[in-house]
Amino acid sequence: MGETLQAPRGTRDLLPAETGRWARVEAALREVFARYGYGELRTPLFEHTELYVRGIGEATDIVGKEMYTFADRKGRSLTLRPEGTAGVVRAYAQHGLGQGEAGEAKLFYLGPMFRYERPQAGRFRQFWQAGAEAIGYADPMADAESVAMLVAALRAAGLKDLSVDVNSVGDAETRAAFRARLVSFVEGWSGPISAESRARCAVNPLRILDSKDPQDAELVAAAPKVTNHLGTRSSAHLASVLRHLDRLGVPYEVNKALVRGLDYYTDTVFEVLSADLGAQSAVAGGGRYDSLVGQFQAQPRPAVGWAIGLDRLVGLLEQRGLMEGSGGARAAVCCVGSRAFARGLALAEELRGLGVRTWFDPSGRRSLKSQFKQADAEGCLLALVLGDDELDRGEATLKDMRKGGQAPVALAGAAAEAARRLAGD
RNA sequence: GUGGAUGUAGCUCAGUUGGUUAGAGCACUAGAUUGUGGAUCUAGGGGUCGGGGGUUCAAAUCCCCUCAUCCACCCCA
Repeated sequence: MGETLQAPRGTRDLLPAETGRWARVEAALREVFARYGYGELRTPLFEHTELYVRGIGEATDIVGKEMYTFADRKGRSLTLRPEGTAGVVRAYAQHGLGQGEAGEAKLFYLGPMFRYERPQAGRFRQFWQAGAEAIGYADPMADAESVAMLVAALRAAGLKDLSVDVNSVGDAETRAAFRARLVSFVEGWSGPISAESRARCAVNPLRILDSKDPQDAELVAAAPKVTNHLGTRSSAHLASVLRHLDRLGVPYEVNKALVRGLDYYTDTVFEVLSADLGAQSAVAGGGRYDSLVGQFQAQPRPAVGWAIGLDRLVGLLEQRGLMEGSGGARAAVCCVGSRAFARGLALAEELRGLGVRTWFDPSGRRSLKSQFKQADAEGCLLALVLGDDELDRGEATLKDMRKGGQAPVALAGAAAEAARRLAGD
């Protein structure tokens, strides 16, 4: 404490007790991505600032006040990635990843993102996301498949009860028209309105719709909803997505108040929420973004994707007791005396060579009693005991940590015998 | 960026209106059991009381500043 250095604000160390759980969640997600035919893309942790300004939108909070932006030694403006989609789209365009006429590609990523926000429950400055992007797919089936994969991924990770909130924010034209309609409605509004919402009216009016300020409750209730003003194409698209979701048995609810904070979304948007997460209730979110790819290459491509907040997902699983602890060592080598410790080190190594998770105390200082205590805490099923007596007879004592019995075994074959016994269980 | 709460041992926390060597439980080490764990008992190690400044004969305790954590606003995964 005191003078000892701490991790920077909003960052955290994931300790050995938790990393095992994270690894299992990540493995489950990777398995689902593979099942749906998505390939992993690893993009840089930082990109040219311009990528995010153009891609996410200048008016968004992320770009406006949450980015870690810095100049490198040559004065270029770089930014730690605040989200994954923009980088994926950039890499897609740069490497011509699209297949065939439609430029199809299914890509996933998993890694840390960075946003300069005030830390809070479920909110960190460095946080982890796993995301999937299907580029080159315009059909509503792609939206449905993407949502189905999200549900499969969350279930594979261990989340049991979940439902997806779905909505449509319309295509570019509907959005522009609706934006104008909403702005004029708000300008003509004579009831109560929060200062924030008044300010948002000029920069990002859609966000007024999901204001949580009680002052805005009346306004939000009375305001027009995008969903009710969709163009023919957009409403047909939404209806088709919902039909496919019904057929797939994906649990969802239409939420007309759902509006996402990134500018690039068009038509379908969706979120998975959990009341158990406190104020930061979104576990995952995503949607369609048909006009983003065209900003980075001549050929525009439709796309759908989402991202899961891993910190929140893991937190939820831990909270609900849905995660098992990771397995510790299975065998221990316990020694008495310096000669025995030296031989024990080699014996432990031999066991590890046979693939056995082995606990050994290389300090050589602890009492036998303490060594057994540790071995027990590690969950060892058996222990090999070495002392001067055993060494002189060319033996080791093989002890069953569960039943308590023990018997001598030839030192030369002790590791193999222990491995055989463990495999037999 | 705004508001509220909180910082005492590795962890969870006591510490009465300021009073002398700052405590408990868990964990750790050792002993009881001269080489045998998961129970018990005993002993021990471990703290510049987040940091800095101030008030006072005296500060973990009161005041100011600062850093950090938690919660909410905001934002989003």
